[in-house]
Amino acid sequence: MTRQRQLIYDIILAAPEHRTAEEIYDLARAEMPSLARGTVYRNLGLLVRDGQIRKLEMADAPARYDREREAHPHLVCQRCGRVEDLVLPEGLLDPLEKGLGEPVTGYDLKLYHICPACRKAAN
Amino acid sequence: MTRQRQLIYDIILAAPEHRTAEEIYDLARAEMPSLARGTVYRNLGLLVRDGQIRKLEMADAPARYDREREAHPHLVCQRCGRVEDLVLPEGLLDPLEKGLGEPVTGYDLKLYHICPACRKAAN
DNA sequence: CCCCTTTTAGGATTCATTCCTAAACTATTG
DNA sequence: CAATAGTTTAGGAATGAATCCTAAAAGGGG
Repeated sequence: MTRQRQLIYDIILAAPEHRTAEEIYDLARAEMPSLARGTVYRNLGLLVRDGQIRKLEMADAPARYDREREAHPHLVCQRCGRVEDLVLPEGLLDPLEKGLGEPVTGYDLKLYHICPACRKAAN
Repeated sequence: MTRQRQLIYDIILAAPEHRTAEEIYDLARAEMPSLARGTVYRNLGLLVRDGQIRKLEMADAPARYDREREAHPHLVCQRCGRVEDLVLPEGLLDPLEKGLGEPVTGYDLKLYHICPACRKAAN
């Protein structure tokens, strides 16, 4: 685990925010100005591959990263893009998997809404 | 509705495949060789905006387009990227929305698996 | 320390998608 | 029809997230 990787990982663990690679890059550079953008992307990829963090693909926006290791749904604001974690009621997706008759290796569930802040700003 | 837009729309309606913009572009050009790539993207965007088709954001791959107007889950092969429509058991997501206590404007649910063809090819 | 492997910085490159502009259509109206 | 005003297109340039490349630096095990 290099200093660069540790730094990137620490930034993700430090807060529940679901940050983009660019945001992580900026935060990391405050500590280590020589850090290269490519290093951030590569290490994020490795952390994802090793199951230490999760990558969230966003619609028409850069991917975000989640410190939570377990699969879980997300609530996404359609206006500002903010992402919150949700708790999946136990076994919610079982009926779907059962109906399929074949194993599912993972899932991605996003619910869209307008967050309170944006709803207020729109009025 | 211009000829270009109609052609793009017809291609999407013609088959249940979930095609990428590039695939649609290639198919459309077989009929109208002068068609520009930008025209495909712009019209896909308009069709999505008007609710005639849906856009599926894929992980680490170009977006795909779905002729089905109603929100529904998808089954995605992790290896080859093939996408199938699924039928969502009535009210499956209600508990989640109820738990939230605020309106949800839409959802995106993808289940990942290895499709039979890829599973066979791997052996 | 020394050798070998891995990782990095920095920048070039890729690729999906969007943007730009002049030309080609489409309507509408007189 | 013909003039005019508003859209849409073709074609290519531009953008932006993410990946790739290469020589130099850093690990790390003995």
